[in-house]
Amino acid sequence: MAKQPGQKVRGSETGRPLMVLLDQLGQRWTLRILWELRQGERLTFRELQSRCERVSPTLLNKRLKELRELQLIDHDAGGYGPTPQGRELGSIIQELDGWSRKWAQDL
Amino acid sequence: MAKQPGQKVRGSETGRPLMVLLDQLGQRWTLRILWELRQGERLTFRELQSRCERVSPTLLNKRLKELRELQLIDHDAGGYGPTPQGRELGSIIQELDGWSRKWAQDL
DNA sequence: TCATAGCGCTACATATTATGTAGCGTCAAC
DNA sequence: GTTGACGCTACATAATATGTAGCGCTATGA
Repeated sequence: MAKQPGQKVRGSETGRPLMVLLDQLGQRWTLRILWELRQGERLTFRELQSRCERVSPTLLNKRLKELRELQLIDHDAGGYGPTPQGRELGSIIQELDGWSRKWAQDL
Repeated sequence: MAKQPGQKVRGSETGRPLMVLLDQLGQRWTLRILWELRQGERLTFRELQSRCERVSPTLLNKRLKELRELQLIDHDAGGYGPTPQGRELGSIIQELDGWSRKWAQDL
């Protein structure tokens, strides 16, 4: 379902990992899901649904499947949580929080 | 046209800057445009079009307008380029490149 | 002067994605 | 054996993105 590094995506024929990543992050809710799971806390499907206001279960499930295929999150009895790689990516996303506060002040 | 910090977006009633940012970055081509402009190089509309394979001019223009409203890019006779804030954001996006290479190796 | 070429962009029909709501099958507790 | 919460699916509708044609402008050059 999800495009893997090496495969063609929107805007790139080469499958360059960055382009595959940007393609995935540019789809609705992907960034938000990674944000909610960034700390390693495990959340159930319904917990994720309520943290992401107005996400439809259809799409949430689609994104969760994609992120699992990309090995950024995993799923067990405790719910969904990040893989080690997902946590690293989460820490980059974390930087956006600090940046966005400064940005909002300057606007 | 673009949602500003303080305004409601998908998934957040509060207007928290991070949520506004994630909403914008989660729309097609936003991340890619910021990536192409990250170094400060100025690109014309048509140069951007050819770097972003298959982006439609309709949507490219929409995104460029939004990014200008958010003061992440600007436009002059030399073309489009990042604002100082846009460059800072670009440097965070830059980190994704290194991360994505490691990720692709491990997959 | 008046074609030619490149520019930023718009129009619009079509295709792809996302939303909202209802509810199914499973399991565990009461 | 009903109740409630779980993970999820179905499906109609709405919002977004794509692809292609081409417009109005400016600069160059014949």
